[in-house]
Amino acid sequence: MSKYADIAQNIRHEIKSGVYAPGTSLPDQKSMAANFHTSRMTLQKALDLLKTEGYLYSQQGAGTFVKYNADSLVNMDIGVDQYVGTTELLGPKHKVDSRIVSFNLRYPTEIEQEKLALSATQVIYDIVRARWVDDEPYALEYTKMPVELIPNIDETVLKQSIYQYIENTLGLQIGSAFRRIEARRSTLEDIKQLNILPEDPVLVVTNIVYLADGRPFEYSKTHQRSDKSHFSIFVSGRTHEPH
Amino acid sequence: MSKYADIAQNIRHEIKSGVYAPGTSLPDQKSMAANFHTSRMTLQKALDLLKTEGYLYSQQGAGTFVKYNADSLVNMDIGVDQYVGTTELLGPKHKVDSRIVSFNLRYPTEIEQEKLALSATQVIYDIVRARWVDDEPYALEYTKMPVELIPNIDETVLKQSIYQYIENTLGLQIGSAFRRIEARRSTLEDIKQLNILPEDPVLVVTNIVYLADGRPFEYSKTHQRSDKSHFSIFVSGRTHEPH
DNA sequence: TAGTGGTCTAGACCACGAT
DNA sequence: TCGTGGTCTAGACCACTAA
Repeated sequence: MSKYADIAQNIRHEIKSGVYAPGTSLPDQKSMAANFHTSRMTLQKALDLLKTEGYLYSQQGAGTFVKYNADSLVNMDIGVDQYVGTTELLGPKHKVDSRIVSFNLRYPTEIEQEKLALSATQVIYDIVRARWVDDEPYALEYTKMPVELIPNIDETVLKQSIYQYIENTLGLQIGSAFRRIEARRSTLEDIKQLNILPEDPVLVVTNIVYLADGRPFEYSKTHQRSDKSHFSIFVSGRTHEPH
Repeated sequence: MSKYADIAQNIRHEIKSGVYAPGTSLPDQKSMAANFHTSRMTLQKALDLLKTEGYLYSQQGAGTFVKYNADSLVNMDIGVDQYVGTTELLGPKHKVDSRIVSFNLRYPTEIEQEKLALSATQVIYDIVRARWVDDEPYALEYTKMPVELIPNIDETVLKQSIYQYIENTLGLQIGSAFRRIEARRSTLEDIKQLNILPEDPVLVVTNIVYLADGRPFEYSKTHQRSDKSHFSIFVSGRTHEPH
């Protein structure tokens, strides 16, 4: 743990435990740095962290303040790690399993070539899985991945988590993700697999997921039951007051 | 413009114009700092910016690399400023107007008290507006705001942008926002106001928007036509390889 | 072992807000 | 004018990767 992360942890704790109440200002950087036995530069890096996390904001010339909604952040289950697969998102409290609807190898369509940065003859997996949570259908996943980048996928892997296979077995690092979320009427396949009524809509999430070095490895569409799923995001604004 | 932002701008341009191709590594920090006539610390701050923006990633001991998807970032219209109101999001190319469906003052319900951090007797605005874009209905907005924080709202303001009124007239700074996105069957009011069919779903977006100091000032639900709207987000992963 | 990025320091100067 | 936070510097040391 680096020193500034340590200091940030400390201040975070002080905010949560009420030492610094929302809306009040922190001591000035110079004396805080002295308290933590560090330079002002290091302290500032710690404060920067807390600003991007949404706990603090500062105003040049006036001071550094605790945001009024700092304590409500504690109750939010959102992080940068939102890209993790369904398995990890739901946690160990629930029983999650995947039923493979179909699993094929084929050449990519033009759209798939574009999204996955492939040529016309680089083979992809075309996977359709129904995700069940606590013995109820939850989502229908249409996943496309390049074979070259993610080799040796078989039914055993599909029944577990593909993400864990990529990180642990292949040793690749998952990076950022691009997502598009929309509401759609359910298709016949949705009605059948998700056990819903024709008038129930689905939440369609289109994902393009990249490795840490930026190579795309997954292009997927997930049809989620609208009564069982939603998306939450926290959009953090500017950390400084604009001048 | 601070020096490190300047340098970042420079590097960003070099990536976009192909000087540094995706997947290749940048020169080492020491020589880059020399090229830009600056210290390594300042250069590092510039690189940090580009990392959080998703252009670069670095690996301790190995180098700093351009992400493979760096160039596709150029085509994405997503920024931190996603919280801005509908008016600003659509830009000046489109004709946007609001039709006031109802406008009342009342005491908040328990949920509204919680979301807006109010007591039971602090009056709120209860505003229902239909948003039209290019003479077609686009969304139905149910907005609640505390009168105390955002005073003097009248029909003139409602016809324009509430956000512009808050930032320009009241001089308050808008900060972060919390959003929940889900798919729902359309209500009778949706069908009437949005001119859709009963089987068309709507995308329901629940917003809690905070000022820069963290005080919540808006709790709203927006019912958007599913054929005209979607949500895009870019989830950036770790900027360093984990050790 | 050489070279890379990550962290930390002590001090300087600037921009801004409050007074 | 004073005190605040923001930026910048030059140099030190550490952690890690690759050879």
